[in-house]
Amino acid sequence: MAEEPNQLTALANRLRLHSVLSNADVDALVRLPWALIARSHNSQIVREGDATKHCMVLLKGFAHRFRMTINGDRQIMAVYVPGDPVDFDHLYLPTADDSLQALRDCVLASVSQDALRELMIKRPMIGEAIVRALMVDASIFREWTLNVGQRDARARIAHLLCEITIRLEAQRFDFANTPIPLTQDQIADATGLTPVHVNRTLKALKGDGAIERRGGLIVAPNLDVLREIAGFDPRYLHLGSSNA
Amino acid sequence: MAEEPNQLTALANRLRLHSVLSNADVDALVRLPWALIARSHNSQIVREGDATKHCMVLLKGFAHRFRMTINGDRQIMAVYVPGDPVDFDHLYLPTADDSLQALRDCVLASVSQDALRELMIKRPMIGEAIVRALMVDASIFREWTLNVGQRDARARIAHLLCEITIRLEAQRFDFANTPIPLTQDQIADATGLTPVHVNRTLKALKGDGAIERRGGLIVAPNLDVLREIAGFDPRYLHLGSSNA
DNA sequence: CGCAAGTTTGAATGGCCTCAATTTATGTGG
DNA sequence: CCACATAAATTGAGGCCATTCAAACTTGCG
Repeated sequence: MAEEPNQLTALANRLRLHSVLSNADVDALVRLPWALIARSHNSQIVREGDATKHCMVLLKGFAHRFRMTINGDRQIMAVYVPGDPVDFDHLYLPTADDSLQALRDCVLASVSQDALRELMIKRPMIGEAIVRALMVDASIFREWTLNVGQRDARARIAHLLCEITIRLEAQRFDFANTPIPLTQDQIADATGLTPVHVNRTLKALKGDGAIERRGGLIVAPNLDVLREIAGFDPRYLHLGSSNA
Repeated sequence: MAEEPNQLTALANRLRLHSVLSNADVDALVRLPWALIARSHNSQIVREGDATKHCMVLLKGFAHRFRMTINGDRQIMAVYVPGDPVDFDHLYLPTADDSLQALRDCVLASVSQDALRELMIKRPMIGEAIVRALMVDASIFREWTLNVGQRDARARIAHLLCEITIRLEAQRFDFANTPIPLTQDQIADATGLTPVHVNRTLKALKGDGAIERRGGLIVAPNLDVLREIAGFDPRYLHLGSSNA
């Protein structure tokens, strides 16, 4: 690999968090035709109801997935970090049931579904790795339901921050210095709380030494405190072993 | 089909809610070796942490999927009705991250994962149908997060009842006369409310004519009222068209 | 008939929300 | 580099939805 590292390497590494891929598989994956897409802060990536012909991999920046009630209340369903496939479920559901939006300026790789499906057939291990990644996502969705349904504001916010930090760490980000890419409004919409209460709870968490503020952003350098407050059990992330 | 209808026909019909399967596909599917499993009211079907070698299809009765916090609070993640594949995600995640329990006396068909994987390779349309069903499940998980996070108790309970009723209807149950298979405690754990408040909210819903009580059980014969209260938008169920 | 499970009701408390206003970043153009 | 506009964060006061605690009632069943 003396040449310029391919952008899709990020996806390969992400898949390898949960699956074993041969070097040949990875080579085939990164040779897929892809297009770079830039999206600025807050712009839409996918809109609910869209018929999608492409799948996106987040390369830089952060994005989130959300859905709204008839009353206009927004629930954030997922926060994506670089390397994450953000809408590969559209391989199976041609109509988007959620919207995707950039949390920060983003760069994404867009891959045609046809090319992807062809590769998944030709290289079944890649197909399985992609579906496995989607199953891990589903486990995370369920944990969010538990989080919002059963934990109080303190533990709920701590759990969210904990998850994001651990996922960043898993993808080799320096979590102690990577700020959480969420505003307090967004934390509110991800946890089912109001921004006002999020603000007060964050203040309390800072008082406990669970988080710090650097230039208006939240960082979580001492994960252990946060873990304790959240009652965090990482099993749902399935990070322990490949093929689980 | 003059012979005794195979039990796995229920699974085939369920898959056909979202996917197009040829008769040859269905024939191959129902010829899978399977074993009948009976589980009585409240007994465990799968325990979190289990390494699973089989997948289950619910044939009769009702079951639910749940997870617990460290404090022992339970969140119900899904309610399953006859025909539903209840743990096919274990095809991709060898360790169960949730527990499954019978809501009522249940009959399930157990299929070995090896046999299932073999069939999915031999008949790709079946493989795709199974993964598509899992993706619809994931969409439902996300809707539950929205439900618990954004709706008040009234709409939240109405939404839960609405979903179960519509899913029963989709699988040709007589929803107007099929009682909701949940106790008030279970509704509480599915919605993130307390049993006491569920009881009071149900009383209010009955007052609105949204639900009725027959022999201690809840039935929802007039779905429209429930839909209105829930702000129910069925798109997330992907029932409109096959292959979506 | 008596236990067990589930339902129902009351009273009091509290966690989180609502409304409203102020302060602090962030960014832009002159 | 400052003035201004905009987005985000912060703080206060009051109120309500849902909770907690406790007890009584109903129903199904061995």
